[in-house]
Amino acid sequence: MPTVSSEELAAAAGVNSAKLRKDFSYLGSYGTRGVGYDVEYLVYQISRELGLTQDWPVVIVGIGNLGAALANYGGFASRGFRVAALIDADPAMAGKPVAGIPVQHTDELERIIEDNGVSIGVIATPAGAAQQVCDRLVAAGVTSILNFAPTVLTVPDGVDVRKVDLSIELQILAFHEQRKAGEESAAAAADGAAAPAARRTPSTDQGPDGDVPAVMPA
Amino acid sequence: MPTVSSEELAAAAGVNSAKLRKDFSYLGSYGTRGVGYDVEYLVYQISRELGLTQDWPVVIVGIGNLGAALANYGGFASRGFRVAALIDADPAMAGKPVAGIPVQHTDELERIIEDNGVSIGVIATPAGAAQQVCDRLVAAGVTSILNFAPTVLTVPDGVDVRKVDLSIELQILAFHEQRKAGEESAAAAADGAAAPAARRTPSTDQGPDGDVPAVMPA
DNA sequence: CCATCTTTGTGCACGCGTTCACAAAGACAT
DNA sequence: ATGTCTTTGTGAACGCGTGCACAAAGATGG
Ligand SMILES: NC(=O)c1ccc[n+]([C@@H]2O[C@H](COP(=O)([O-])OP(=O)(O)OC[C@H]3O[C@@H](n4cnc5c(N)ncnc54)[C@H](O)[C@@H]3O)[C@@H](O)[C@H]2O)c1
Ligand SMILES: NC(=O)c1ccc[n+]([C@@H]2O[C@H](COP(=O)([O-])OP(=O)(O)OC[C@H]3O[C@@H](n4cnc5c(N)ncnc54)[C@H](O)[C@@H]3O)[C@@H](O)[C@H]2O)c1
Repeated sequence: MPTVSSEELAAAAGVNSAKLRKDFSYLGSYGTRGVGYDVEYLVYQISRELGLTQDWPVVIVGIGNLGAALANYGGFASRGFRVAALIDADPAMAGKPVAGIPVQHTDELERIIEDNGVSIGVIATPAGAAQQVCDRLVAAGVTSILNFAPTVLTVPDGVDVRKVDLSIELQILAFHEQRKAGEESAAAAADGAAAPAARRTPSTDQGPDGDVPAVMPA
Repeated sequence: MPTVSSEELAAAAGVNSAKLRKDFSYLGSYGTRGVGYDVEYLVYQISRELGLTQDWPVVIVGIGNLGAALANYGGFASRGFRVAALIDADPAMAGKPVAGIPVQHTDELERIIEDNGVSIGVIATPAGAAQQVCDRLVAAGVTSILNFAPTVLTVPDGVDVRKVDLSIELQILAFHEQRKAGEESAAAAADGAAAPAARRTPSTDQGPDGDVPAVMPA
C-alpha cells in the first residue's frame, strides 16, 4: 500500500507539516501512525471534499479574445468542468464554432442555463456589460460567478463571485518590485554577481492569496 | 476641495472603516478630522505607494490563445504597464504582429530583457515549457513573474512568482457550490420562491483572496 | 509479548490582522 | 472666542490561522 508522510507532503508543497496534518484531520482523513497516509484514499477524500468527483457544467459569456482562450483551454475539463455553452451578444458570432462548440446568442441564455442545470457562470464581456450579464445569470439560476471584467459585481446573498483581475496581479508584482529597488543599499553586498543559483525548493506562496505585506512607515 | 470620509469609502468597498483608516495611516496619508480625506491627494499617495506612478515594461512569453488575449488587453496600459515585447518559440510566428506588436523569437529573449530593462515577465506557455522559460527569464534579470501555466515554478530567492490558476478559481466556486447544496435542509424555508431581489451593496470579498472556509467536521 | 521507533493527532501559545471604542483634532456656526 | 458636531487616528481587545511540542497510536522486530 503506497503511503506518504505529512513530512514528505509538506516538504513538497513548501508548507509546515503540522498545518498539513491539522488540515487533514478536519477532513477526517485518518492516517496510520508510524506509517503515514494511504495515498489513494487521501486523494479520494480530498477530491470528494473539494467537489472534484462530480462534474460541473459551466457557461462562458463573452466570446472575445479572453472568452475564446478560455473555451480553448483544456485544463478545465481535466478538473471536472464541462463547458456547457458559449454565449455572446454579437449576432455575427452566433453558430460559429469556437473550440468545437457553437456560440449561441444571448437571447438563449436563460434557456441554456435552465436546460443544463448550470450553476457556475464565467463572465468575459467588456466591463460595461458585466453587471447586466451577471443579473441575467443570477436570475436564471446561476449561483457562482467567475468574473474577468474589471468591475465589482453586485449580487444577492447566496451568490458567490470571484473576480480575477490580471492588472491587479501585475500591480502586486510591481509593488514588490518597487520594494526591492528601495532596498538596494542594504542588500547590495549580500549576493555577489547575480548567477541565479538553483534553489530546489518550490518557492512558498505563489498563489493569489492576499499576501501584500503591511505598509509600515519606512 | 473634494473629500471623502473613511465611512463612505468603506461602504463603497464593503470593508470596515476602521481598517481603512488604519491602512491609510500607515501611508502617512493625513486626512482632516471632521472632514475626511482630500480625494486627489489620497489618490496620488496610494498610486505612488503602489508603484502606479512609474510604468513597468513587461514581456509576455508564449503567444498562443491566452498570450494573444493578454497582448490585446488594454487594461494593462491603463494601469501603467507597457508590453515591451511578445516572445514565442514557434518560428512561424516570428515577425507576425499581435495587437500591433511583432512577435519575436525566443532566441531574442535575453537581449530584449536587457535592452528594455524588463523586470516583470508573464509566462503563457504550455506547462512543460514554463520552468525552462522561467529559468531563462530569471537568468536574464527578471525578478517578478506572473505564471499562467499550471505548474509550480522553482525560483531563486528574491524572485517573486504569482501563479494564476483559473481551474482553481473554478474549483473554489464549485467547492462553495457543493456546500450550498448540502445546506438545503436548513435553508429551505428561509427564502421563498427565488426572486433574486436587488441587494445594492457590493458583495464583500470577491477577490482572489484565500477565503476558503475551514472544513470543520459536519 | 515486549521494546523500540516512526508518525499521527492535537492542546497550547504565539503573532498578526481586524474591529471596537474613544479621545483628540479641527471645521463651522454663533 | 466658545461650543457643537463630525471624522480622524490609534490603543486595546478579540479572533483566527500557524507552528511548536508532545503524548498516544500503531507498526515492526526481537
Ligand atoms: N484579454 C485579456 O487578457 C483580459 C485580461 C483581463 C481582463 N480582461 C477583461 O475581460 C473582458 C473581455 O476581454 P476581451 O479581451 O476578451 O474583450 P473582447 O472585446 O475581445 O470580447 C468581448 C466579447 O464580449 C461580447 N459581449 C459584449 N457585450 C456582451 C453582452 N452583453 N452579452 C454577451 N456578450 C457580450 C462581445 O461581443 C465580444 O465578443 C473585458 O472586460 C476585459 O477587461 C481581459
Ligand atoms: N487558454 C486559457 O484560457 C488558459 C487558462 C488557464 C491556463 N492556461 C495555461 O496557459 C498556457 C497557455 O495556454 P494557451 O491556451 O495559450 O496555449 P497555446 O498552446 O495556445 O499557446 C502556447 C504558446 O506557447 C508557445 N510556446 C511553447 N513553448 C514555448 C517556449 N519554450 N518558449 C516560448 N513560447 C513557447 C507556443 O508556440 C504557443 O504559441 C498553458 O500553460 C495553459 O495551461 C490557459
